[in-house]
Amino acid sequence: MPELPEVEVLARHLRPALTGKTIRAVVVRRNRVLYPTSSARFKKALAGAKFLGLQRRGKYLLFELRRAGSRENFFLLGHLGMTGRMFLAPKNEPLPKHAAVMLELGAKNFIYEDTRYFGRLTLDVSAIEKLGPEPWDNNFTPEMFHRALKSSRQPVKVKLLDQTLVTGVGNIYASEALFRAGISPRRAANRLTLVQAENLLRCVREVLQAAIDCGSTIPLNFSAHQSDGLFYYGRAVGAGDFYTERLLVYDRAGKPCVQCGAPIRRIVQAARSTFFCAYCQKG
DNA sequence: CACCATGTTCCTTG
DNA sequence: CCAAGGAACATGGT
Repeated sequence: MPELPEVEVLARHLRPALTGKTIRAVVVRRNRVLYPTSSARFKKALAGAKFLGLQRRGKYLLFELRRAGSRENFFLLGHLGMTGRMFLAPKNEPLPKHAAVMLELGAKNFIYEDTRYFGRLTLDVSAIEKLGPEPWDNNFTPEMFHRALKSSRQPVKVKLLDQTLVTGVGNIYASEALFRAGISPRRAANRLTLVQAENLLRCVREVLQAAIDCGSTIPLNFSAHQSDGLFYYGRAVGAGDFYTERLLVYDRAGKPCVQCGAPIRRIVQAARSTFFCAYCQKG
């Protein structure tokens, strides 16, 4: 479920549920998600540790913990990859098929499950250092954004997926932000004017914020056993998407543009789908 | 069987 | 050293 808004909503969900809880036992079903931490080191660090807090950085989760008797906190880094989920389940509930890690917390278990195992739950937090600014970072100005775009000849859609430019935008919201900004996804990043860069950054912020607001207000099922823990499509669990549709271009190839009625087009850039309206998105 | 899928990293190539 | 392109990772859905 992973772009910045999904991770932010998950963090808000997990934070109060985890804070203060102590890990009684650790079960690792897939070593690969711990990489580069070994299973032995992971278990040794986590068993007996208490959750103190949870922060989001880009699409990553940073769990802060402390071991009993220690005065030094340490961090656990989580990433959902393409198909990861994290949630609490009653202690007697059977583990889902693709459970990668389970932490016993008493009445409930914390479960990280991931069908494709592209995600991470690890003691190695170094990935954070490579990230660019948060979209709403006060020190991140449109001028900085414009300057960073200037250094690349890649299509702007592809550049938006670069987590060192601005962190948190993924394949879905990149298409959505460009549609709202009226900018073609094929435009070279270094050809955007300052005004266009300002506009695009504003649209990135708006699209992400709207998704966070949506995920914060509709009921969500985070559990792997439930039908839907996602909210890309802005629908409450079990409800249709008829009037709650929020994505204006993503996965809408051939359907009419909400602004001009022309069919939405799908193209492939850097081996990923891009959706856009060729009439509304030019400069 | 074919192709598609919310992400990141590693390996080439220029 | 850097930018850019593509494969790899692994599983499931249509």
